[in-house]
Amino acid sequence: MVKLTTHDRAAALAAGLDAFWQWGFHGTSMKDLERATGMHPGSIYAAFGSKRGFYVAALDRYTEDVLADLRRHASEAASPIEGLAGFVEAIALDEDRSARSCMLVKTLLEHGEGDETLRRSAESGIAAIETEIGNNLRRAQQRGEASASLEVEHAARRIQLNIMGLRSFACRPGANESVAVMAHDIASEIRKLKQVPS
Amino acid sequence: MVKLTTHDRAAALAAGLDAFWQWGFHGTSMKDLERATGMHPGSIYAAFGSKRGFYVAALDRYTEDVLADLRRHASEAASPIEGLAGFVEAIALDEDRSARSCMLVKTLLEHGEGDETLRRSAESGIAAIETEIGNNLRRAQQRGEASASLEVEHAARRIQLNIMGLRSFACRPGANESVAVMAHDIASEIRKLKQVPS
DNA sequence: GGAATGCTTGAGTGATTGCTCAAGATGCAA
DNA sequence: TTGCATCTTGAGCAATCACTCAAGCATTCC
Repeated sequence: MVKLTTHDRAAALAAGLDAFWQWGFHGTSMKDLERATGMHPGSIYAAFGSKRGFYVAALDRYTEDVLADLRRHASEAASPIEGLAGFVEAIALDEDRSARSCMLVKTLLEHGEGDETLRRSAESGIAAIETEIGNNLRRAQQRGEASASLEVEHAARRIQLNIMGLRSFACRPGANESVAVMAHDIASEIRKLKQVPS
Repeated sequence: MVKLTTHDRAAALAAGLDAFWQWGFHGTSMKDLERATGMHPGSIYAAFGSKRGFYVAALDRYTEDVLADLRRHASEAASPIEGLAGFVEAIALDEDRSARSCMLVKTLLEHGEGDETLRRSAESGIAAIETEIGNNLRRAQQRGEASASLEVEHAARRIQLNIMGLRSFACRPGANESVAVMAHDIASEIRKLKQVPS
């Protein structure tokens, strides 16, 4: 690992992530990555060790982006549950990314069997997001927004499953309109958690 | 295209599907396919034209398998909606396939941008399954099992999104227990369609 | 200015990719 | 058995793969 001086590491990661996101791990060649980052092979290997190392670094960056997005929605919304609902609704609005799957799911599916390193990397990202969703639900319980009897982990998993499905669904060619409808559906299901059972 | 005499075409497709399912399109080499099918490169090309042609044929076979499974559940269950619910619950029970994603979603995500042929092939399979789910819901309406005011296409899309999410979720390492819980959740949501609103 | 240090460069590595096709094996009709 | 047509075989094709490393370059010290 070498500190990038001439080439900005963050920009390289963003460009690499974009390439991997489009074509997948095996579908993206080093040539593609050179074109995408403007770096030469030697520099890429100096900075990231290997193609796989580059992928893992890009995937970690993706996870951090998603977590930051989630936290931003939580802090800007009127309440924790509104934050979650808004996060889901925003998926359909982001034009750049709405037609793209979740990068973590993409990784998990591409390496169904086989590459243990990449699978573990994806799984830890998914777990981190699930934890963050759970944190929001617990905060909702503390505020009295959600029922104290809500099974937080179960509900968080269910929300994540919906998001996974939504983002996969969004990859279907020409699905734009119905993605918005589905996103709204899922968001209103999340809002139902507000109602405290007697 | 050549009729396979010595090598059984159906067996070759099953073996090829299995290989592609494990390693994806780009991750599976012709060498892998030779090993998996026991065929020599010339025979594979005589039968399927190209690696991509092989993949498309295997994917079509997969779609037909899923549709047949769906119809079998529908015909064996007590009612159309029970058929759908049973189909979802069975996903968690099938030990061979429960840890594998939906092959159609896998295709869609691997070729997010780029290979138009494969994307279209996946999309048509997904559309066929969605139609079949819709047919079941319409049959439920005819029997009076579901409300006549149910928006069939919308509900079918929602169910498919849940299935996509469930099968992706199932790829997470060590998710077996919670997959069963999630499957049960989704099935009981489907059963709620039985209640006819006043 | 000269030496030392460390980043950048890209031609080149052997291995592997998807794919071809001439030669051999096989089955069938006469 | 012979002749013909078809199918099977696998060595080998050019292209591309992930990756390396010696040489060139810029910067920084004295």
